[in-house]
Amino acid sequence: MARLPLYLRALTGLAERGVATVSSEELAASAGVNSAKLRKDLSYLGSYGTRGVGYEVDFLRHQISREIGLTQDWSVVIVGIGNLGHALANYGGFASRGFRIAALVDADPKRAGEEVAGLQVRHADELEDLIQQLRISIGVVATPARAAQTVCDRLVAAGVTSILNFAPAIVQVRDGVDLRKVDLSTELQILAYHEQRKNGAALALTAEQAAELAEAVNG
Amino acid sequence: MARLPLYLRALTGLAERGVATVSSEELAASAGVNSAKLRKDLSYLGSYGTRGVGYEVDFLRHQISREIGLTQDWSVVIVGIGNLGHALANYGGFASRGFRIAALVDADPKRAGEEVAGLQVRHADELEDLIQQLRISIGVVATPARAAQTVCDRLVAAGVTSILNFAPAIVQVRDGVDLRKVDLSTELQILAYHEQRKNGAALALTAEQAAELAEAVNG
DNA sequence: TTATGTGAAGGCCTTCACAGCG
DNA sequence: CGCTGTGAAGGCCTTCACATAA
Repeated sequence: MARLPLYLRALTGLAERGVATVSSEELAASAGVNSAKLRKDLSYLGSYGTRGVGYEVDFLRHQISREIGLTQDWSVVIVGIGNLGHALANYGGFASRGFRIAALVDADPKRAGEEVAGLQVRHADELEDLIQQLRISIGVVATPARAAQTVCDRLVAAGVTSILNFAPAIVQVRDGVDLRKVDLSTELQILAYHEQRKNGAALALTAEQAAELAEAVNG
Repeated sequence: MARLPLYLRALTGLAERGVATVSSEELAASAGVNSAKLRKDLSYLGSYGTRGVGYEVDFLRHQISREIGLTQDWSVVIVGIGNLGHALANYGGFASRGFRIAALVDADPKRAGEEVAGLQVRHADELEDLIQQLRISIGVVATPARAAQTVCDRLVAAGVTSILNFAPAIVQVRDGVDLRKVDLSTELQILAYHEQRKNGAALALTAEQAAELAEAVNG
C-alpha cells in the first residue's frame, strides 16, 4: 500500500513532538488524506486502534515499519554518479529509513575511485560482482536515458528485483521485477498542464520574453 | 492527464528513429500501457488518428505538446541549492521541454553569489522579487523538510500556483494551488514492501550483516 | 460517549468488444 | 480489410454512515 510511508512519516512527526495517542481524524489530517480511508488502510494491517480512544503512536509506527519491511536493512546500489546520483548518494533520508547505500557505480573510468558520500565510486564493470557480494536487492538508476535499459537489464540479470528509475526513458523489465519511475520533467509537465488551464496561460512566456527577463534580472 | 508526457516521450523517440506513422498498438507498447487506454486518452484531445492507418507521429506530437502547454515557456525557481537543488539545476531535461530555470534561491547567505548551472544563486530574501520580476509560475522546493512549509507559503503568497516538492514533508497549500510531491524515500519504501513479499526477505540484512559486507568489499 | 472497523453505495478508471470509417 | 473511436461492462478505490466496542 503506497500510503503507508506517508502515515509512517506523519507518525514519526507526532512521536517527535511527544504525542502518545492519535485519532484517525488527526492522523489523516497530518497525512493529508480522508479519515475513513486511513482507517480502512490501517484495518488491513490488523485492529491496532482502540475504539473511543484512537491509535497508540509508537505501537502503530512499529507495526507499519514491520509491514513495509523497514525492520531490516536493504542494500542499494546507485548507478550513474552524475549530478543526480551525487544528490541521491548524499541524501540523508535513506539511511535513517532502513536503506543502506552499499555501492556507487559509474560507467566513466575517470569517476572510478572518486569518493562520494564516503564511498568509493566503482566502475560499471564491477556491477554484477558488487550486487552479489553486497547482497544488493534494490537498484537506483540515475544514468542518462540511453543507458537506462542496459543498466536495468544488467541489474535484473544479476538478481536485483526492485528498481527505482530516474532516467527519462521507458524501460521494460520482466515479470516479477518491480520498476518504479521518478521522472522530473514529467512532473513539471503535469504542473504546466494544470497551470495552463488555471490562468489562461497568463504567465506563459515566449522563449524571447523569458530570455529578456532573465537578462534584465540576472545581468 | 498524467499519461500525456509519457506518450509525448514515446513519440519523440519514434520521431528520432524516423517513424512517420504509428498504430495505437505500437505506441501503447512503447509507452508501456494498454492500447485501448491510449486510444481513449487520445480521443479526449480530438480525432487525430486515421482509421485503418494509425497516428501521424509529428502531428500527434504537436497536438499533445499544445495540450500540455509546452508550446510556451514556463519559468521555474528552484528553492534550496543543496545536493538535490544542484542536480535539478543542472538537469538537462527541463530546458529541452519548455521549462526555463529562471532563478536559484538558497537561505544560506554563504551560497548567495555562487554560480550554479550558469545562474547566480540568490538569497532567500529576494524570493518574492524574483518571482514577480521573472514572472515565475512554477516553484521547485528542494529544501530540508523543516523549511518546506514556509517556503511553499511564501511561493504561494508571491503568486506561484504550481509547486513541485522534493522535501520529505507533508505540506498544505490553499485551494487553487497545485502541489505535486516527489519523495525519494517513499519510493524506496514502496519497493521494499514488495521486495519483502517477493522473496521472503531473503535479501534483507540486519544492520550488522550489512556493515560487515560493506567492510569486506569497500575495505 | 467517543472513535474505530466495516458493509454498502458511489464514482472513477480500465478493459473489452465492436461499430464504423478510411 | 485494418485500425480508430467509443458504448458498455467490469473492477478497483474512495467515501459514507453506522453498528460496535472500549
